[in-house]
Amino acid sequence: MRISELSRRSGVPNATIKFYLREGLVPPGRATSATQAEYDEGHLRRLRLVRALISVRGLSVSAAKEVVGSLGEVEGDTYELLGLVFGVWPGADGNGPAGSGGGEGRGGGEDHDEGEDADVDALVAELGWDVTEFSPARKTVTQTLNTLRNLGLDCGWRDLVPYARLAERTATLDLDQIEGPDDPLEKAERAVLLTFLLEPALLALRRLAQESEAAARYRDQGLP
Amino acid sequence: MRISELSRRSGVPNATIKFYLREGLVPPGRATSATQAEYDEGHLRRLRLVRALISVRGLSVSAAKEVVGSLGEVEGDTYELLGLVFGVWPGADGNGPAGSGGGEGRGGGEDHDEGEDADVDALVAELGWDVTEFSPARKTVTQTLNTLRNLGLDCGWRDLVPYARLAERTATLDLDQIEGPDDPLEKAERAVLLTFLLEPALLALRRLAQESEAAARYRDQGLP
DNA sequence: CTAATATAGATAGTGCCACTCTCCAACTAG
DNA sequence: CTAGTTGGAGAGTGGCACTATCTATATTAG
Repeated sequence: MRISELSRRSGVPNATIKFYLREGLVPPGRATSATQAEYDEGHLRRLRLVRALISVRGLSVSAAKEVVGSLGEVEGDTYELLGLVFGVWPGADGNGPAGSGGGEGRGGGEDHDEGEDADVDALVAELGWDVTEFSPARKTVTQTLNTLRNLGLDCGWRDLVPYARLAERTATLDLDQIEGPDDPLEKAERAVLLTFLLEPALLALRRLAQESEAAARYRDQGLP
Repeated sequence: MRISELSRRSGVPNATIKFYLREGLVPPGRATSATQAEYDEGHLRRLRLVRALISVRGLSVSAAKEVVGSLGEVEGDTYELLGLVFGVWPGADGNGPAGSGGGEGRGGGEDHDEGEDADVDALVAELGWDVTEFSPARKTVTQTLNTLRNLGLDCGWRDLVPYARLAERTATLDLDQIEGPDDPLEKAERAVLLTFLLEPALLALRRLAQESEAAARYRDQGLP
């Protein structure tokens, strides 16, 4: 098919597809001549995935590129492959390096954001998790802990342990979901879908559950 | 204190504080004359919160305004108050209305994004949750489900039930954390902190857990 | 064959957003 | 008195995600 059909079937404007092609989010079509190229179902599929990552999950174009890029380099075994997928870390959003949340306390401490993962190390050790030292998710946890303390809550890594146990079970569900296909490529794509696209839904479920739990605890209870 | 001290102690540039004041993210100081105003610890606290919501959580300025705005209108009982906080829904990111993820299938279905929460209704009923019909989180779940189906996964609301059960327990932890303070205002602020700032960390924990679980299942296993 | 339409690829432009800069008329510290 | 700060307002900046235009072909309807 040509670009217009791709556009019609995906709902993505013609010009935007060209933009994604230029940015490398979608691989180029098979050129049939100087000004003609042929696209297939794979392109359509990729286009839909990119669209979902950007508009549903809210990834930036460059983050989405990294994510789908990891899909293109499937070479090793399943473990390596999933490591590649899970290792990609376009933050909780499109954020780059945001420092450590700014603001030294009244004492005037220094800002150092290198190393300093002592909290996460302890947490990981306590949980018995098997994660590399380079997972980008580490610094997200560190930063959150720092920020919360910065805002006056006295919380440490121990407070995260119960949350981490639940995350563990969530991850088990995730991995169960990708057991299905034998094809490593399909496994990888499914991992991307579940990891990234489920994120907004998981947060939404937490909100609904909070609402429900708050109703159970505090409704018809008057002022505390 | 005056604006420069606010800036020094928060690490937020002078001009940015002025911008936040203009946008209403931080309340105006107590004016002592035509060109002088006085700020207090409350302003500093608010400024740090706003900064965290924007740079750690990745909220847009307008979303952050909504969130902190809800803190200013504490009037009713604890239930109402938490409803106000939890009800604020600046999506999974700074996204506005992103349609239903674009793209009709090959059949050429129509896009309707009104109502259509049948899936979520069933899910909520199954879970026995007590949530209003107007929670913005509802359409996030609906949209995710639609998007996943659109991408070729055959998944329904039933697949979310186990995730929802875990969300339920996460919410229980959350509500436990805000039991502490008796002051409704402090409860509300804590709810904001836990709800929004913990989100990146929860997702990061899930990633780490995925990595660890993948290692346990697939490492040293060769090609599938 | 011609004419109308479509296409790939490149370049430039648009709109939004989160700041950031520049001014100016008051202040205020030394 | 003078130098430096402040609050306030408006304009300017840079990044990002597209979007529009242009050109040299290609295809296709007649």
